[in-house]
Amino acid sequence: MSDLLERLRGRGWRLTSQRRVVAEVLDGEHVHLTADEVHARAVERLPEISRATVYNTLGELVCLGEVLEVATDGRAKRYDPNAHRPHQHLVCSDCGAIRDVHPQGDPLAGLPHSERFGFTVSGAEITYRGLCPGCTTGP
Amino acid sequence: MSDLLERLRGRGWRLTSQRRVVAEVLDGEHVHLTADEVHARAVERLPEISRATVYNTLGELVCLGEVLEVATDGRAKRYDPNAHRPHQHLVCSDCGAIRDVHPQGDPLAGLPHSERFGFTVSGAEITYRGLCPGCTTGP
DNA sequence: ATCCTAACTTGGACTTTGTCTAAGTCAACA
DNA sequence: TGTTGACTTAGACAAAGTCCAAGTTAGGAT
Repeated sequence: MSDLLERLRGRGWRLTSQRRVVAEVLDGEHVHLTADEVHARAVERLPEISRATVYNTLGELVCLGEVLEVATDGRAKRYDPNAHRPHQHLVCSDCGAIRDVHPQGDPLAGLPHSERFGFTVSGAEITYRGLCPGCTTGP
Repeated sequence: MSDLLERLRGRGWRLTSQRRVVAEVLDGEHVHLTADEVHARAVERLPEISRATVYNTLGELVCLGEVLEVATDGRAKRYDPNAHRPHQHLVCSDCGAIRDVHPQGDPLAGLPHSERFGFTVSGAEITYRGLCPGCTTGP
């Protein structure tokens, strides 16, 4: 993702240490962190970084399409750095763990015109739910 | 949904005026209300009902499978009284309006075994996104 | 009909998640 | 190496939801 910083500079971004650190944190993690988790990891590298800056930077990355915002429950949003390869999510109903998955076929194919009610449908998000291997055998 | 109250009594619920009012509000609305919207409508019929009771009752209805909790964005959860007929949601990216839709086929069919990572997958929620007729022509 | 009691409700304090603002700082260009 | 507007900061604020101790009540027992 180090070319992420290049792409951002190409779009006129000022390349601050704070933005660099947020990008590094997202790059290093293959799980989907909440904003507070991103902040906690960012603070380890840049102790004075503020929550507001982390929120701002994440919001900007989402607007630019570099990061996906995932809201699988009513809790904190999670940020998914793997925005360039289309994928869906598999969530453990018990512990909340999230995996990226790649289903076959076009998810829009299942929605006939008669079920679109005049909407211009542009995409679909699928959240598969189940129990992860660790939660299958017991509570 | 008046038999909802019967079902609940069959499960040992105390039938209070507050619970009755919350059930009536959900019954009367075919849109998906937030907890605060449910509270606002409940107050019209029972002015002293508290927010805590509305949250409690909605949570209990969700646990019993009588109502679905829908979290389409990072904002407030919405409550869907149409829990007994399986369906998915079509959300307007602009104004947030939600419609129930009924896609064809089994949503789990698109997820091959190799993409399940040992999870016991039990269901899938699909959120179709697009612009509703009112938002298609401009903001 | 009345009593009793566990279950329910209440208001308010509290938590979590996120947004906003005014003042200070600094990256990048000239 | 100056300048300047974009960026960052701390903290106040807001929205959504949870928790708790104290008060109330539905519904079975009497």
